[in-house]
Amino acid sequence: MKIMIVEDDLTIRDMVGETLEKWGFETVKIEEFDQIMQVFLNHDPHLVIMDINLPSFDGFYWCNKIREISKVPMIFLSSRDTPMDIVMSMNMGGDDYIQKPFYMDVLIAKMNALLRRTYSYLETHSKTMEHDGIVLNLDDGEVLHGDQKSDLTKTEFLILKILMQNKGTIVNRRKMMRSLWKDENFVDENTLTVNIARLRKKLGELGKEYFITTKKGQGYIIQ
Amino acid sequence: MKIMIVEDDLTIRDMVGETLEKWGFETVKIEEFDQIMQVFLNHDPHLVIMDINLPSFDGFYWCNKIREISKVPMIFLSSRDTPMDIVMSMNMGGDDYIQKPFYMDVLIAKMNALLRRTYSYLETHSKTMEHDGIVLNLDDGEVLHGDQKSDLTKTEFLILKILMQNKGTIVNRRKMMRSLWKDENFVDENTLTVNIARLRKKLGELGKEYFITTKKGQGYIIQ
DNA sequence: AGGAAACCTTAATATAAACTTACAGCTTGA
DNA sequence: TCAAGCTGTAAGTTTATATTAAGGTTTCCT
Repeated sequence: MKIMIVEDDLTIRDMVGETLEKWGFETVKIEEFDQIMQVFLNHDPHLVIMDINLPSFDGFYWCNKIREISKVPMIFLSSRDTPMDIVMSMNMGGDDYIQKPFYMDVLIAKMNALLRRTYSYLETHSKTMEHDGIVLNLDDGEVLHGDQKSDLTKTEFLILKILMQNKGTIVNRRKMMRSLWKDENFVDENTLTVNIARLRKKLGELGKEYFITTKKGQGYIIQ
Repeated sequence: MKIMIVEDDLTIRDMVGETLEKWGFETVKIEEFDQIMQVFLNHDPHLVIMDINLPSFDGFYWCNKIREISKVPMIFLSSRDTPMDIVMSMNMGGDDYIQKPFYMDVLIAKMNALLRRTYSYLETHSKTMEHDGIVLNLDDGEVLHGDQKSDLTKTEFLILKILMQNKGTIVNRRKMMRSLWKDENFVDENTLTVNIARLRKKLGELGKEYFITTKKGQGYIIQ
């Protein structure tokens, strides 16, 4: 996700930019405030962080200019603190308003919420677990390895999920069975073995034959 | 626009409700806090205002419950004031956070911004959903594929809409039934199967026989 | 090394989830 | 008021997946 930062205070600009990059965002920082529109058009960012107090024209002005051509999500920053400033920001076409000084955690959280709302399709691609090249998609019950994929059944999926949640520690068979079937008394010991085997076979087809290790007498583990 | 208000403080509830109505919103106020889900399902509001401190379960809990079946815009209210509360609210699936006491102007402005962002399709007149060549018209319940079309019944339409809204993720049968019939206890399990079959038949006639995939034991999915 | 417990493999069988088809009660509108 | 279409129910069938069973390995301990 590409974020455009429009902020004239160098300290804040750098701090915000750095933190966002640490979080995996791509950033575009404005340094020449008369070229905001060019930069916006060239980079086509997914979200804009806009300070209100700027040299020459203010943030509202630029928001207006941008809104003429785009519905990009926009969060205003400002040290002003009257309700009128918030109301203004929203009415000018902004999506949120954060008062300075602010916590970066809050900015990130608000950005994520807004991005989720705007680009909701991205949400579905984010609920996954990963380990050593194997990606387990929690939404559609698929495992991926590189460009290969395989469908898991309900039980296989649960087993893999439990093992990945506990990666690095041994999960013993009894515990596993209790999670899978609640009353372990009524299902055969061997049922788990067979399910593990099926899961291993599918992982093997993805080239990860030894993803799950047996610890004899103790249980299974993903290392 | 219909707004659901979940707030146990009677003074605030009435004040908010009155003001919203003065602004032309339709309001639904929760009075029995164990019936939030029923009310939500029955009214299907466009936005939810959610207090965090509630009797028995808190606002985060109900947010989670609602998020299992809906992406409705949600604004949290709370008198707590640490940055962590804001971050929590966003991470739980909220869109915004307003600290009490607040100005009604601010609430209204934030609501409007969020509604504008969420329902922007209303402005652009593109009341359709599209995926993989299938276009669902939200106005008249028609599906299009290329130059072919087919009329859907109410139930078929809802099923397809729910699946398309959640494309890429498995929607389990129970959740589906809860959305379709509110009180799942009174309709047969098989009714859903039959409706899915009828919908599939129509999609099949448009040449999209395998648009909806069954994940046995898990639910249905559009990939 | 030898034996036993723990685990694996394969294939047959059972089971419950989902599908199909047919039908009857309702609505709706001509 | 009667036909047409929507909707849910029922009964019987299919099918994906879980389970059982039987015989084969591996591992580890004495």
